[in-house]
Amino acid sequence: MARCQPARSGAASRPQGDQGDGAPGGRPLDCACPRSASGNSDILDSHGRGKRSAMLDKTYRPEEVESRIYEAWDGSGAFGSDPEAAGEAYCIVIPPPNVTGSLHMGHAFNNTIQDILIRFERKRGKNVLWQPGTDHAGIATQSVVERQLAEEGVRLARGDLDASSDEGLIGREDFIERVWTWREHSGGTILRQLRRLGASCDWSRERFTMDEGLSRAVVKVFVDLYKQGLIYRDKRLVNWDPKLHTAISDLEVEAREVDGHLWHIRYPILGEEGRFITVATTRPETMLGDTAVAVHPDDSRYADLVGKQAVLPLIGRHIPIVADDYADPEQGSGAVKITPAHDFNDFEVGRRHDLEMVNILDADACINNNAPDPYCGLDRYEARKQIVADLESQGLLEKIDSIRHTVPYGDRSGVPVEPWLTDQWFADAKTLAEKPIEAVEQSRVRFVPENWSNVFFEWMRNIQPWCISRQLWWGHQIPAWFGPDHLVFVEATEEEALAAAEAHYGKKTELTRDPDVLDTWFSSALWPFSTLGWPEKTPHLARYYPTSVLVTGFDIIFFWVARMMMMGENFMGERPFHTVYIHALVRDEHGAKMSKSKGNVIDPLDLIDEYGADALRFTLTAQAAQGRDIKLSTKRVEGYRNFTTKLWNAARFCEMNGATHGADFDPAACKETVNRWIVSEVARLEGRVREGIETYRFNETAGALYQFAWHAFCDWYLEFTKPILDGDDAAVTETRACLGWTLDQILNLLHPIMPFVTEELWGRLGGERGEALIRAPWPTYDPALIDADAADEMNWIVELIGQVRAVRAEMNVPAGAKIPMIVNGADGTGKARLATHEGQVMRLARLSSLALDGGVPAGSAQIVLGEATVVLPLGEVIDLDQERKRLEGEIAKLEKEIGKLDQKLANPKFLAKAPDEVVEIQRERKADAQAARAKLDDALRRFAAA
RNA sequence: GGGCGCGUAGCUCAGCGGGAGAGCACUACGUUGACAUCGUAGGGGUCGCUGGUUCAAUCCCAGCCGCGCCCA
Repeated sequence: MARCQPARSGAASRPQGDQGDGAPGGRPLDCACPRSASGNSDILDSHGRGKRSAMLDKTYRPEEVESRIYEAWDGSGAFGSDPEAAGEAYCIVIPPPNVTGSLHMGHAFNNTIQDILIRFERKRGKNVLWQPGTDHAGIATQSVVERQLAEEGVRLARGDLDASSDEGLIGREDFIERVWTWREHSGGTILRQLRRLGASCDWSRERFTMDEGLSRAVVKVFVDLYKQGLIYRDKRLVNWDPKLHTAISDLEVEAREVDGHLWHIRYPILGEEGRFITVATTRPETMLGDTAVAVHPDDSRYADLVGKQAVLPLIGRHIPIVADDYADPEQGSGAVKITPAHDFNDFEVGRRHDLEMVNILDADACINNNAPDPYCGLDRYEARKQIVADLESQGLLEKIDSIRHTVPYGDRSGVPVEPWLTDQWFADAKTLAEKPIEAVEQSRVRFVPENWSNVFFEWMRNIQPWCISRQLWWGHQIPAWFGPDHLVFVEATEEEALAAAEAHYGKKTELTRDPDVLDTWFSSALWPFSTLGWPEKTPHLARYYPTSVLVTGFDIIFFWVARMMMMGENFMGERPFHTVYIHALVRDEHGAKMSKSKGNVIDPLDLIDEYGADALRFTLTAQAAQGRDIKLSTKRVEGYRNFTTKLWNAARFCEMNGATHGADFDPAACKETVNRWIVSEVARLEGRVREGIETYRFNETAGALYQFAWHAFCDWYLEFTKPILDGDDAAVTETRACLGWTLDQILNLLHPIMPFVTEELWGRLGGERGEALIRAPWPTYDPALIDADAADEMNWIVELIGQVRAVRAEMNVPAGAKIPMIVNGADGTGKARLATHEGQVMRLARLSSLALDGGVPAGSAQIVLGEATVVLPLGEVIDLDQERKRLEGEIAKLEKEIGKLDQKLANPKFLAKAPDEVVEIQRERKADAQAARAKLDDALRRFAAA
């Protein structure tokens, strides 16, 4: 007896329920926080500098860090879930990859997004579960193992073959045994590869669709749906894959455009010598199964033929000529041959006219013995040639047109599929779709981006019965048993089926189990609750269902998302998730789909080896804009690798200056403007990062972090701290603490995207803190920390330094040369700012001196900055002509702007209709521009006078 | 045929009713005690085309052209 639930244990199938949980809770992540020998203050000199030149290396080497950190996380239970713990539940079920699969760029992207969400929510204090696992991929897995067996010269004893009679054959039970063995050794590679990416799944809960528990869920759903009348057995045309020898669903059929022919064939009219009706077909071989010719009821050409009979060439069968709307008078001759057993449209015509169905193909798509001898046994394409030749020789072939048309191919086998009449199991998708449609209409399930709901509706509202049986051995065998009269008994177990049979027949009756298995997607459809333990009432199920977000690509909205919604709504009485985030495809740098045949596949593991997992993750995240595919280039990955190095070196600077993790730092108590400014910027950053993740605009999150870490923090703040840290006043202590604090904030905010480098730095610079970054609470900031005055002040300083640098470059002042600077006309605020930040300005603008109100020496370049004029006496160095041109250029630019603003402000309609603040902004701009131009005019005059 | 989306700097892409942005590439300069996987400065765009709405359009609307994907 074949079994439905392989009674496996150990590696092959995990125990169900909650005993598989890791040890959630609070073991500190000791191995990720190696006590840096240099982390203590006793080896810092009086300036707070480390005595050792470098405690961190000059570059970050991911290969030395990633696996160690990952094991530490996993080992400390950081990935574990605990339904008993506090916090709002947040759950993502992984889209289960095929057990045969290996990690490709699409997986890398998909799982990076999920990991970002999970790490973010975990840090935010939610009670998180990321549920991992694989699906058994019926056809793909069976093919893999079949191929292996073929190499050993072993074939499956399917169809008429009997395993007991031939040594080269293997029976069902032995085969399934082989598949499990294969899975234990080679299956699930992809889950191991996900670890390299940093995926923080709760691995203790790994599930497989063929697990005992999940199989129990499958049986229960099948039996229940059968008893509700939502699953039924029917003889219908299905898509038959003649290579794989199984029915497949509509979704597994791929329409390909191919070059073909349209053969015009004359069918003689019975009893009217010399009269013909011409039909056109792309598949002449199917004429062997023709049982009618159809014409349009309004087609006057054929009106008199309706009701008469045609004589089917080569066969001699008399077939009726019927009137049916399906015949399109505009197409070909307007008459079509009808083959109800081999064409979906003809099937419907056949039903309407009660036509005979003649099946002329066997399971291999060879002509069967319903056809006359010369064709019997021929392959469908051989038969086509023969039939065309025979028609030609009989003068019945009118003409052949070359056309391009679509042909259905099996997406797994790559061969054309045949509509074939068989008994199969179907699910009533139309009924099952009702609640999911409603759920999306009422926004109980939300697609992001929203427009995917249209795709969902379109498909769900036009859905066809779902063929769920597959003629395979690997999968969930259908729990249906047949009596001697072919009556079916659908029960959870054989015992129950036998009991039902006994009740029905009035005596013990032998039953035969249906050999077919279920479509893999049938079990995947249960994934959001079967993995949580259903049909058992487990704590995980109670705590984490419905799950939160589903992250997936658009290509499986139909296959999987829609079907999970059907099963979730119908069995749990609730949506399986509230949000479906649909992400784009990862393409090569030219926008082509990655494919083995094109040779443009980029292996994410290669990128991780070369640049580190963080760089890959950041690249994918930075490009994860909604609604646009990712074009991936290694250049881009390299750029973000550089970003990790930059961050690493910033941390190195902090370390060298003793600016690491000060537990008692209060950002609200900062006195120094630079510090208040960076604290403001951190608070602003957190808002942008959080909002980006919350609204699934991951690219914005990545952009905000990149901009802050590299530009605000490294380019400016770090540079600003240098003169302070060189000093020995009270500002040093505050600045050192603030610097360390800011780095900590970056590590926290960046952690979801770049978990490895941030965790490593957190540990290396962490001093006494015992908590791993993965668990450290997401930082929140008092909005009062945002200090607009500090921002104004620092922006002014940045502007001043930038302007001086630009003029230096333009005047070709050697980069190393220090020059004097005089600031004329600064107001009280400006003077105060210059006094406060003198060290910073001197250093970053490379000045030899900074004086106030010192006139304009000959040979000076001049810069207008607000009310002040900055004078750079360059003496001999200056190119007078160039400086004059520069000033004139500046003035011209301002003239143009003033002109534009004048025009706007002179327009009464603008003044009347535009919002006041907009008008005000234009006025201010004009005033600023005019003031600046006046100063530049002065400068130019002085210059001319000099 | 129906639907969805995309045309913005050399490339890859953000932005989206009130002064055109980023990364990479490019040019010039640079041994600045965190970082050359770096720094500083710079060049580069009638925001696909044509109309319309509006005080104001890269952004909204319509049409067109080009490209992609899904469904039939």
